[in-house]
Amino acid sequence: MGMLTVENFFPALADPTRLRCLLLLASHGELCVCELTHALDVSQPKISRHLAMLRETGIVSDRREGLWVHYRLHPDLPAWAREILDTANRANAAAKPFAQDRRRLRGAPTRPPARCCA
Amino acid sequence: MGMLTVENFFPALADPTRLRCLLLLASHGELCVCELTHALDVSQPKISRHLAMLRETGIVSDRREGLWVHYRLHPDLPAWAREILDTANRANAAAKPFAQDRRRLRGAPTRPPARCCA
DNA sequence: TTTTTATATATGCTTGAACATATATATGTA
DNA sequence: TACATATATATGTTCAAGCATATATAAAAA
Repeated sequence: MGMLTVENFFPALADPTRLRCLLLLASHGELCVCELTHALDVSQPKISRHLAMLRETGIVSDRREGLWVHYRLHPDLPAWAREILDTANRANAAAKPFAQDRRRLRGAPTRPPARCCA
Repeated sequence: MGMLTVENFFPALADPTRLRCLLLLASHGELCVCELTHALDVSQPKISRHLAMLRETGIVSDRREGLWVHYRLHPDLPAWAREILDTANRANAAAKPFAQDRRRLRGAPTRPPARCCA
């Protein structure tokens, strides 16, 4: 996969499910699929499919830990992409779906044992 | 039209033609349809279509001056949206289609007589 | 003045492709 | 086995492109 450009990046943000995942990942560092599924309250295949797209675009990276797969923003994500996600987070943290997502994430039941390096 | 949210904004940036238009408008202030058509080297209906979408989303506003219609970023565009466009511009100013667009814009033949209040 | 003619932009309409979703199933790990 | 996640297939819907045409303004001709 080549370098990430705005022409690959913005289409990835155009889907509501992907955007909600990314804003959570931008503010929470690392989350597993089950947490995202619970936070967004959507089906597991739906989450998994969108995460696969984000992985193939180079926006997120995954890490397996036993049964769980943890996703985070890709460590090599360009600074401008991170800035855009942070700007979006600041702008819409209180808005309709995103505040709910964070609240549901807080109460996610299936979170694996806390890791030191979140 | 209601308030602009990230869920309306990012889909508007997902199309290459719209993104190229917006990045030019963000850096040049105001441009007419014929200038955008020439700068991007695409058909006039295609440009007009996408500008209409951007207008209906509240991202740009238009101003008629004789035969020409001038577009610019909407004066009430939220600060975060402007930041994102500026970030995208800084990140990709030198990249493939955008640098060409600015170069072609410089040589646009049909620009109406210079206005004082661009 | 009215009547053309040209120019700039917008908009129906149709086609085809891309995309998101749901269901079912597969993979991988314990 | 049971659990977490991934993927295949099918389906429905959105969306962009192209073409033709419509609107709007201006200039030219009568």
